[in-house]
This record gives sequence, structure tokens and C-alpha cells, in this order.
Amino acid sequence: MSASSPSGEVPARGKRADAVRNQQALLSAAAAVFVTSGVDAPIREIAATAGVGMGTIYRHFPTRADLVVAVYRHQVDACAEAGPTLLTSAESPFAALRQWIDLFVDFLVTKHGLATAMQSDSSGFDALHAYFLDRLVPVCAQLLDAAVTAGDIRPGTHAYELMRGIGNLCIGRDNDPRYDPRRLVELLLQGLQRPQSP
Amino acid sequence: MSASSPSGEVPARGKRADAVRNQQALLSAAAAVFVTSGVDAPIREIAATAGVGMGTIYRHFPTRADLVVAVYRHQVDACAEAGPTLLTSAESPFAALRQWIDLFVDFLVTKHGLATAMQSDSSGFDALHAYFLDRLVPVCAQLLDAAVTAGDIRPGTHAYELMRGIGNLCIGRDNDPRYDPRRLVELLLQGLQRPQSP
DNA sequence: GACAAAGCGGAACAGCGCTCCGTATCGTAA
DNA sequence: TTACGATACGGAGCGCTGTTCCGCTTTGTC
Repeated sequence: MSASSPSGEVPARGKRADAVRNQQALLSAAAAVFVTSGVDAPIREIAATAGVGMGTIYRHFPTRADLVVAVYRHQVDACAEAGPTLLTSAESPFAALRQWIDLFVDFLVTKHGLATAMQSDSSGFDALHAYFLDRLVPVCAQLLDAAVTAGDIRPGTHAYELMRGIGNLCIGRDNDPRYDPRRLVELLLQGLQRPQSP
Repeated sequence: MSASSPSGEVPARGKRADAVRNQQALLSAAAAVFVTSGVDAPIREIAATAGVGMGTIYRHFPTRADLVVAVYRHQVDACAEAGPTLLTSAESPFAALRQWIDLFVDFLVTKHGLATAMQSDSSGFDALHAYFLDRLVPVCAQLLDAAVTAGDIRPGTHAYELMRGIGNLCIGRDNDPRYDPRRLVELLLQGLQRPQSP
């Protein structure tokens, strides 16, 4: 577990350029497909989305768990890096927070899928979860602080608490049309936005 | 949920005799296959074990959840009826208890499979769980009492507690050779058997 | 430019869930 | 007892899946 490169995946030095390209494409494609079709999405669909053959997937990620874990780390890194970027690009700190949470919700699909994909290896899962907290809680806190400072939201909410709340809202969303976590998350956000005093 | 017939499944009056026969065969076969291959066992395997065609399975149980639920109820009833029977047939109340628990452990595979097979319909699951408790706790208590009265085991153990303990021991036994719940259950039983005083 | 080596794609195979319909069996009324 | 609908049965067949394997392409190097 040598968390070396700050920009996410280790570039696998010595690898050919096309191999590195494909690996990145695969990670992005898999992340997107997981959101729309769940972590059990057909391999073919992921390959097609990435524009590669199936053999390429199996070469890079021999088992489904390998792929899910890789996507997970990739997403954690992407989410962590998106925080500061959004803060400068979005029209307000609150907008940045909302967009970041949107990314975060997408990511939770992978995170929850990870739990089932790794039911045997709980120690490995714990390590990944620690990595998740280490990288994302500070980013969320930064976004929260900025929004508070700008007067967009009320103070007093902790990053860990918010992330955990959102995470819990997103449990059990197996394409049940009666339960849309995003609606509830949006509610949470609006509650954050409006100060309680008249 | 009209729990009418004390002997388990409602005989489905008006149905043809062979249909009733096949339904029973299917329930027994599925229960057996679940134990050896899990609740995700191929439909073909269940059909073959029951000696029927696949069409027959789908006619009786349109979805996998239907089959699992039916097996579940069938098993609860079988387990409940086995208690008194074992008490008269086994060589001692303790032997009866042990044999009954063996049945119970088999049954737990179905019960745990049920949870995943019904992840959407939690209210239906609760009803089934209540049925499970209503029928089996008294039977277990009866076996326990008999063994205590006979001096086979120490007193003071409650049926619900024992059943729940065994249930928990049987969590996560997905063909992992390093974890055999039956060994631990046997240990529990031996602990029950031997009074602590010298 | 030439040439290994590394990597790629997708045809091919095996196994699965599920459907459909010709056939066999059952219950019943004559 | 026989005859005849109604009911239920079986399994071939279809479409989808994971996984492997190998001929072909791309890459980096000299």
C-alpha cells in the first residue's frame, strides 16, 4: 500500500503508452458504467464504453474485484482533486460543494459495490476505507469552510458527519424507482443552505 | 398469510395430483441443493435433483425469490415438526437436540439466502421472520427442556438465545474452507452438555 | 527502416436464466 | 369403461453472460 503519486494511479513505468492509455480509459468507463448499471454490469458493456476489447480488461484486471478496487482508488483520487478545482471554477462555494457532492454520490456506488465484491478480504477493505477517509474528509471540510466563509451555508456541520450521512442515504438504491437518494441528498443540501433564524 | 394447515404447505385443492407431487419434490430438492450449492444454484441443477423439467419449476415458482420463500416456509414447518418426532425416536433427549440442530443449520442457508433474495421487500421478510420465531422457538425450548430434565445438559440456556447464537455462527460461510460453522456449533453443544462444576 | 516484445481485439466456448409449445397425464362425465 | 377436454410436463432453443486464446497490430529501440 505505498500511496506514492499524489495524482492517483501509479503510471506503471516501463509500460507501453497505449497500455497506460487503455488502463485510464477503462477506469473512467467502468466508473461511469457502475453508476448506470451497477458493479455487476457486463464486462462487454464496460469494454465497449472504454472502446477496447474484452481481452484488454482481463489483462489489466484479472478479476472483477481487481477492477472494482482500482476504480475505487481512482475515484477517491479524482474526487479529492476535484474539490480545489471546483472551488475556483464554480460560481460560488456552495455551487462547488453541490457539484462535489454530486461526484461523491456517483462514487458511492462503487464504494458500496466494493463491500460486496470484497466480502472475504475485510482487512483489505478496511485499508481502502481508511484511504477514503484520509483523502476525502479534508477536501469536504475545505469546501464546507469556504461555503461557510462566503455566507452560503450555516456553520457547525462537520465534514465526516455530512459524508457519512450522504453515504447512508445512498444505501440500498438498487434501481428501486421509489427510492432516489439524490432527492434526499439535495434536501440535505438545502437544509444546509438556509439558516434557521428568520 | 393464513397459516392454516399444521402440516405445512397448503395442498392447493383443485390441483392435479402430479402437480402437488412435483411441488413437494421441488421443495425438498431445492432445500437440498441450497445446502450444497447455495441459493444461487443453477435452476437446471434443482430441476434435475427433483427429477422434473425446468418448465415445471417456472410454473410453480415464477421467480427465484418465490422458490426461496416457499422452501423457507417448507423448512420452517419441517423443522418444527421434526422436534417432537426426534424426541421420541432418538436415543436420548440430547441426541434429539443435536439432530434437530443439524437440521436447523441446514435450514439457515436458506434463511440467509432469503435475506439477499428479498432485499427489496423488507416487510415481507419481517413477516417470514416472525413466522420463523413463532414456530421454532417453542420447539427448541421443548427439546432443551427435555434434555435438561433428563440431566443431559445444564439448565439455564434459553431457546431464543441458542438459536440466535447458532444463526450468527452460520453467517458468512460462503464455501470458505477456513470457516466451518458446524464445528463451532458442535463446540457450543459440547459446552452445553458438560456441567461446569467438577 | 527493421525487428522483437508488448499489447490488443474479438471469435469461440461453456454455462446460465427463461420461454414456448408439442406431448403426456389426469380427472370426469357419459 | 371409455373418451375427451383441461391441466401439467419436459426440454430444445434463444439470448446473455464470463472467460480464454491466439493471430494481428502497435510500440519502443537499435
